[in-house]
Amino acid sequence: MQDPSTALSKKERALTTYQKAKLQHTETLKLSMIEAAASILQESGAEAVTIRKVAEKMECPTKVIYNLFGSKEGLVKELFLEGCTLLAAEFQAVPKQQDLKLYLYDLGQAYWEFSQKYTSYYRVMFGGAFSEFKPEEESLQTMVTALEQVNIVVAEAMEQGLMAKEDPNLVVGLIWASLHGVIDLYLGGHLPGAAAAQLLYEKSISGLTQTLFVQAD
Amino acid sequence: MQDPSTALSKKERALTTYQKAKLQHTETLKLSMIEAAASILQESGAEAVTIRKVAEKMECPTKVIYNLFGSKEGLVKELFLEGCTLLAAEFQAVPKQQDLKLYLYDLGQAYWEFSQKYTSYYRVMFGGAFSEFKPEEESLQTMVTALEQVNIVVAEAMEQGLMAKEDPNLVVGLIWASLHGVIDLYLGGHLPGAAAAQLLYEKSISGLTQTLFVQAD
DNA sequence: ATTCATATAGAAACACTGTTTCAAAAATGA
DNA sequence: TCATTTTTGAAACAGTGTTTCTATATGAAT
Repeated sequence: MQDPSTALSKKERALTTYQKAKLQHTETLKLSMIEAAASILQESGAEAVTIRKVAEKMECPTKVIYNLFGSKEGLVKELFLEGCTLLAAEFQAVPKQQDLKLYLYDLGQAYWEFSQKYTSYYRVMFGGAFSEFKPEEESLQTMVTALEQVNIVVAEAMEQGLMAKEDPNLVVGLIWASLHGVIDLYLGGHLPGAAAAQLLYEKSISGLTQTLFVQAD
Repeated sequence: MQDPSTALSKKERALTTYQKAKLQHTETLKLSMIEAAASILQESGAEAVTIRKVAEKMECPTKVIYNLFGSKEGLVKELFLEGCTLLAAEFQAVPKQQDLKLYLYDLGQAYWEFSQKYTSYYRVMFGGAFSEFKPEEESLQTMVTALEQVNIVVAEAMEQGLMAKEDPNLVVGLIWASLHGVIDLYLGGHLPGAAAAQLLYEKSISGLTQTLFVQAD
């Protein structure tokens, strides 16, 4: 392993433009690699995402992937982060509503639709598709950001006195865990079928809003 | 293997676990094998349960496992079923209570404790530790049997008018999914810590009983 | 520009995995 | 006893993630 401090000082003394060019180059290369991995993920599922297949798709030796991401886990982490971005986009596509109860309901539906539309991503992110992968601080933070819409609704509902004031993170966790539970059991094949899963999901959201919002309809 | 002295010394040596079990019935041999796999599972986790390690522990060729279980999935299925038995035992160890609300709460706590005590089993059963494994009809039925205590409580509560009459399976699913969601997020490293997970779990049970039982305290 | 140092390329190897093959041996039935 | 299965047990096969390894190119320094 090279000494990072010396390498940095050398580069700092030398042309910064060159370093930037090279950094940009490797950065785009990384993006290409992630895109290749992502396309395999969506086309053939998580178990098809192997170092060799990604390398084959990129027509490069496997070593390059290790140079760029350190390990497979490093690449998987990027897929996790991309999944967070996709989820965040899905949430932001939900139109805001004055009725926070309905808005939360729609967000819940969006979460379900994300899990069905991007099932492979969902498995990577929350389904333990790569059992070796455990999100570290940065990944967790990105996840929290993706769930921000939910956080906002909860916070606003508390502000407006529609919801009992508690730790918002706890309430978000309550919602998240409940909905994830249904999805995970469904994806794991523990529920009798898609219809039962959807019905259960529907009931989960209803139950949650009913419990959390102080005022019933 | 043509060396006669080796063969002779083998006969002189004490019988291995595999040879002893083989002398009895195929059924006991299967049980021995499952027990070996189970001990590896509990000692070293799901990822340590490999055909070779099990074969090594049993001092037999890997082929024997394929003869007995067909594939690794066949062996994993046995671990799943054993996990169901353990969970059912855990549920049955919970003392019955007149107060169905408290009883359900205790059952919920037992589920949490199972997931913490037998984490490896839990991962195999519901955590997707062996992603290739999907429970088929028989396994699902065994799972339903393990959850029977919960089913009984829900049915009784409905009978006594403590709970709105609905499809009991749906209500059990609601409870199961909610609690599993917390456990799965926790085991997946998506919650900030054990304390947060326990608090969330506690809140989940409270919320469930509050929603499901018609009468508040 | 020429040298020196470093980092990469690209194939091959290593240590695993689940699974299958296959000659030899053992058990079984006629 | 002979013929016919079945079982053995090692080895091989096709994968996996990861690490050598040398030749080569590409960067920095004189």
